[in-house]
Amino acid sequence: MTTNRRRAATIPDVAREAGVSRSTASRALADYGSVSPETRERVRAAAEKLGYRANQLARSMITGRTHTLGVVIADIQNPFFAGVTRGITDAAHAAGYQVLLANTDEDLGAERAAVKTLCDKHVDGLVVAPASTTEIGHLAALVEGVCPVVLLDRHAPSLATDAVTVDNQGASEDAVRRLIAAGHRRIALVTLVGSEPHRGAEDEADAQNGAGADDGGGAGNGTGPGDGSGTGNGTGPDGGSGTGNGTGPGDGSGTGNGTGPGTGGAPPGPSPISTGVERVAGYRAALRAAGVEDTDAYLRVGTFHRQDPAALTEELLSLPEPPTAVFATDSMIALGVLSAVNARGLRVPEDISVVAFDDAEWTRVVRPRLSVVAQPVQELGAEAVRALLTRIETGARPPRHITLDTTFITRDSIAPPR
Amino acid sequence: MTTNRRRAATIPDVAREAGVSRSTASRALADYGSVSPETRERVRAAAEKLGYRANQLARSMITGRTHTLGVVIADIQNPFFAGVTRGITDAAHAAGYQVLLANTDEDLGAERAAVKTLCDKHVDGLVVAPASTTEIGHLAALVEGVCPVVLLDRHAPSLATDAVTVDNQGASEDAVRRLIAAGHRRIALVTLVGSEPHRGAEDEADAQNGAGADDGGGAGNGTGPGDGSGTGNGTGPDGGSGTGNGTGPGDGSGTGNGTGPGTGGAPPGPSPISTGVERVAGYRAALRAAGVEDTDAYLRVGTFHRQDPAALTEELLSLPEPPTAVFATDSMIALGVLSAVNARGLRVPEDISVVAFDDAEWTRVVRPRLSVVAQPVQELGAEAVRALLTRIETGARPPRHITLDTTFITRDSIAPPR
DNA sequence: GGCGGTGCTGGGAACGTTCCCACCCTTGTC
DNA sequence: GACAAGGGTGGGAACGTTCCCAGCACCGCC
Repeated sequence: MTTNRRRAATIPDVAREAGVSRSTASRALADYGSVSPETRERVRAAAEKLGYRANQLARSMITGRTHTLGVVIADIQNPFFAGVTRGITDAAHAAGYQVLLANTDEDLGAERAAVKTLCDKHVDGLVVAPASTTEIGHLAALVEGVCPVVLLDRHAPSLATDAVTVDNQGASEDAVRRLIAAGHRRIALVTLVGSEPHRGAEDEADAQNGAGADDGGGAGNGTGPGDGSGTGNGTGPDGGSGTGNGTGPGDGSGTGNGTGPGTGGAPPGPSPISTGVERVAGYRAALRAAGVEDTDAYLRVGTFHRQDPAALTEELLSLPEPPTAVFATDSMIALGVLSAVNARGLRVPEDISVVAFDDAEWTRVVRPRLSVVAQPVQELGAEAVRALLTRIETGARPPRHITLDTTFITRDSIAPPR
Repeated sequence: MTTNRRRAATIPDVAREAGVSRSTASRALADYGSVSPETRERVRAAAEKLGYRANQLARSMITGRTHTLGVVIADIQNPFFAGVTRGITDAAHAAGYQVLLANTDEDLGAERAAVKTLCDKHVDGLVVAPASTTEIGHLAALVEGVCPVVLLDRHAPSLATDAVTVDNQGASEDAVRRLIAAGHRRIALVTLVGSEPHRGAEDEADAQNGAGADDGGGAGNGTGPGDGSGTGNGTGPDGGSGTGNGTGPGDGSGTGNGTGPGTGGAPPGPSPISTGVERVAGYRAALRAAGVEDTDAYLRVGTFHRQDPAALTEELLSLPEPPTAVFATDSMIALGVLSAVNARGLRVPEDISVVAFDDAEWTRVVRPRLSVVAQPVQELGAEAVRALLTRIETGARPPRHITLDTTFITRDSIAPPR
């Protein structure tokens, strides 16, 4: 009766109903310019009567603002990213923004595609957890004034934009130091890096050439499913530059032991994630400070969706001198670690101590309760949105790196080694 | 050099560069109509040279398609919804659609607002896990041809649209039957419902009137933090219709014991979620079949973000005759149940058996490993998108209700009662 | 009484794309 | 050779909004 079902009411409809021009109707509804109180009321009534709802597409065409943010993360099923995303959406909605979501699974090609698509949709800004610290051409292009970008959880120093992270190196070093304080020396670290970067800058076609590219320069010392079988043992197409203990994310601090990507001239291989790099750096620093010489003997770097943390752990546990403690760099890895530990029939913390990044809900419920490095997940997301919105509103600005505090939560999973 | 930094290249730019008209350029790029091969190539080259990217906003204005889907769920931090969302985004991206995300925390007002905003943004379709089975006016309005809606995880029979769910009642009945088979009779169920529905159809202003509206008609028998203190004991403004054992979601099957919303004439109180209603129904059916008379003695229905499942469980455990088994209706509730059980120093399954909905990753790692009702989370999301896309493309159609299978995964958390 | 400011209003243009239609030229056919 | 058919092309309109500017009435002031 009141509304014509077929077509949604538009400004001209409202204007006609109220007996004014489009311009006046628009002013009355969007509340700008000057409109007499009576007219405004008349227009509002007409809009109400017709059930008028502004077409945001058309509005965006003119204003250049979509009030939409893009979020590019690895995997929403990882509780860390779920929490971060929750923080993002809450902060965004509070500010009148909507959120477009994309998962990359730490794959650079997927990340590039997602960023492109979101930009085509004209998001006002982008929150990205970049899969690589070095391969950021697709982001650099945006930062040049096209679309504001804020980095989340990970940092890319060469990118002149805001980043919101925690002090990964410090937190990692602190956690490992606690294990050392408990008497541990053989401390393992299990972490993951993204999949191989695509060779060409934009090219996405030639990424399929053989599975041999595996992890030659990555975690070199026998991360294959069967140990000693020789697979994955530094025979990749990069010439086997990975020596016996070559590790994925090199920290560039000159220990002389890590020969993986991150130090050299961008060799093919897994792309380094800043978070991983820093956590490894903190791990090494703590070990070195404790006088441990070979800081990489128990370092295991898997490839996202290619190598199972459980398998990595299993391999660690079957070493002649297995680690007495394991540090997992996120809660999903911790799950894998625990499952391998359980499968062996080992008990935590009597037989082996376990520490993890991220205070996932379940860590409080498992027996023993897991000691963890808690990150302020929601705040991380909220802070990223805050940074993004001020950048959207104020335009260019010197890049800021915001660092939030972590908290070590002591529970029951650390004990002295046997 | 090649691209002018200031303004992004548009079709007229490309047309000029290629020496053709806008129409021809548009045809060549969007690949419709007829364009000679040479012209097409010339236009493509020009577009490439200028770095042309189509403005999807403008395109959407004309075509009426945004290639964007809206997703309205309770909480992305709930692993169930995270998995569902992952399934949704994967299926959507594969079909060339993006996904706008909104959380409601089971709050009807938030749901209405989210649906409105997403529609204003002209999403092509909406996947909604409705916070209420009955309060669906905001959805009914859309189904009338404005914007296709697919219900996810929950069902609203009065809404003529597609729904993708599992057989909640059957799965629940099956799970409880397994507990009964193990010898249990005093089986508790802990679940949550959404917050109060807002009284008026569209009104959102008067929802703040006092905290006394609590759960008078809901889970009536002493769900307050301290038991026996009398709070929450059926004294709400609805006249205390909740008798001693009044329970939230009534199943309408006439046991005569549940007096909560869902049976009567839409009284004020927590809004029933179909999932909860059905799981309660299955629970009751299994108990009844086993000859248990008072099927609601151990039924506890909390309110989302208002009552902690742990507190509910704690209260159950302090009953004179505590339950010997607990059934949690999702993994987050299970977390609360386990934490209460642990706090009491009870051992699973020796002292108490525990079963839960949702095969969260951690359920395989806790000791003992949790027996669960596994839902095909990603498939649920993917199926919803599939249904939505066919509805978008083929238009009106008789509503379909797709039911996916659950799997009961037997692990170690069920044992005979003491 | 003329003039400049001010409050309110309306018309035209713009955003960047696709759609519709008319036009031209070529080709084939009777 | 006239005509129809059809591929290829270009111009105008449309989508629904906001922005810019001009115009009008009114008022106060010199």
